[in-house]
Amino acid sequence: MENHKNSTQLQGTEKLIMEAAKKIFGRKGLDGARMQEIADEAGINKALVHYYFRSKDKLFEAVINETFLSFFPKVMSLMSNPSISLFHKIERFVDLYITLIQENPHIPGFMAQELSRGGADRVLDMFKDSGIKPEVFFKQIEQEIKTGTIIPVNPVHLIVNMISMCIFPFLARPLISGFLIRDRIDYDEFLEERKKELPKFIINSIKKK
Amino acid sequence: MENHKNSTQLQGTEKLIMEAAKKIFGRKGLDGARMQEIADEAGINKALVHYYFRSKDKLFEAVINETFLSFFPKVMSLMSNPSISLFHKIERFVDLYITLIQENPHIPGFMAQELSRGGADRVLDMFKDSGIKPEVFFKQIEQEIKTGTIIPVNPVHLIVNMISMCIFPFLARPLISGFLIRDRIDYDEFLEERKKELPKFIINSIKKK
DNA sequence: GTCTATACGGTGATAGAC
DNA sequence: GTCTATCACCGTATAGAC
Repeated sequence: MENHKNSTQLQGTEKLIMEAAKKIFGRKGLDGARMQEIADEAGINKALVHYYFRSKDKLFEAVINETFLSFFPKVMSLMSNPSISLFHKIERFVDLYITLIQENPHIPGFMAQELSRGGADRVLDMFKDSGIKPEVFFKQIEQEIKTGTIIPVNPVHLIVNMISMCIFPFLARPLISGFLIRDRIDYDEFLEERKKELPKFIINSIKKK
Repeated sequence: MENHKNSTQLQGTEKLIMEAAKKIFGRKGLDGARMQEIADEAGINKALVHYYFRSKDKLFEAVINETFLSFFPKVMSLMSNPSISLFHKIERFVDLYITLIQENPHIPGFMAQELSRGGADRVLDMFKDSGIKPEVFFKQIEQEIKTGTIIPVNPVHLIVNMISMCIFPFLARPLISGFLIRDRIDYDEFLEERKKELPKFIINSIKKK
C-alpha cells in the first residue's frame, strides 16, 4: 500500500479541498456529491479540485483512506493493549469511539457507504496493515470467562454489539432527535449521557452476578 | 397521506419493476442506481419503467414507502402490545427484526440512505400514521423499574441499543464476514446464533440481580 | 496555482411505431 | 403495454489564458 499523507500534513488549498470533500461526500455519497459543490464548500474553483486530485474517484479514495487511517489506529491500539482490564477497556472504547465520531461527523456516513459499496476488503486490509491484532481483546475475554468474572459470550457478538451501539445512533440521528424533542432533550446531551450509560449497559450484560 | 399498494397487491410488470428497484436502489442508492440497470434487472425495457412510475424520484419514493410500510407496522404492533411481558417482548423483537431483514435484505441499505438523505421526517410521519404509540413500551419499562425487575434505565437508550444491534450487523456484513472466515463460520450461522444470543445480552443488561 | 470556457459522455425522460 | 430511437441536460474532465 502506498504512503498517504494525513490531513494534518496537508496544507493550504489541498487541505481545504480534503475537508470540503469529507463533508460533502459524507453527506451525499460518492454518486450524490458534485465536484462543483465540493469546490464551493472549499471556496475555490472546480478546476482546481481536478488539478489536485485528478478525478472524483481519486478524491474519494483519498478521503476514504484518510478517514479510516485517522480512526482505526486509535481505536485498535486501545483494544489490543493487554495491560488495560476488560471492563476499563470497554469504558474507554465507548468514550473514545463516540468522541472520535463527534469530532469527525462524516465517519458514520462513510462507514455505511463504503461498506455498501463493497469496500470491506479495503477496510480489512487497513486493519492488517495497522499491524494490530484483535486477538488480544479476544484472548482477554476468554480469560475473564475462565476466571469467572463474566459469563460465557462469543467475543465476535460482543464486539459487534459494542460497535453497533456506538455507530448506529449517529446514522439514526435525525430519527432519534425526532423522538427526543418530545422530552425536550438535545442530541448532544443524549450523546454525553450515552457515553456514561453505554459502558454500564455492556458491562452489565456480561458480568457474572 | 395517499394510499399505497403494497407489493403483494402489485402484479406482473409493475411488481417486477418494484422488486428490481428495491434490489438496485438498496445496493447503490438513489444517485448510484441507473434506470437502465433497474430495467435490466426486471428483464424489461427502460421506457417501461417510466411508463409505470413516471420518474426515478417517484419510483424511489414508491420503493421507500413500500419498504417501510412492510416493516414498521409489524414491529410496532408487537412493541405496543401491552399484554406481552417486557422480557418476552425483547425476545420476539430481536427475532422478528432480524428475520424481517433476512427476508428483505434491501432494508438496511434504505434505512441508512434515507436517514442520511434527511428523510427522517417521512419516517416519523409513517410512524404517526401507523396509529401506534411507543408509549406503551416506555410505560412498560418504567413499570418494571418500579416493580424492581429491572434496573433504572433510560428507555430511549434501551430501544436505540436494541435497534442498533439488530440493524448494524447487516450494514457491516462484509466486514463481519471477513472476521468470521477466520473461524470458518458462515454469516447465516452467525445470524441464527445472534437471534438466540442477543435477547440474552439485552435482558441481562437490564435485569436486576 | 488559479481561473474561464468548452468538449465530451452518460443518463433521465419523451415521442411514436407496433 | 411494450418496444426503438432520440432529445435535452447535466456533470466530469480538460485546454488554455493569466
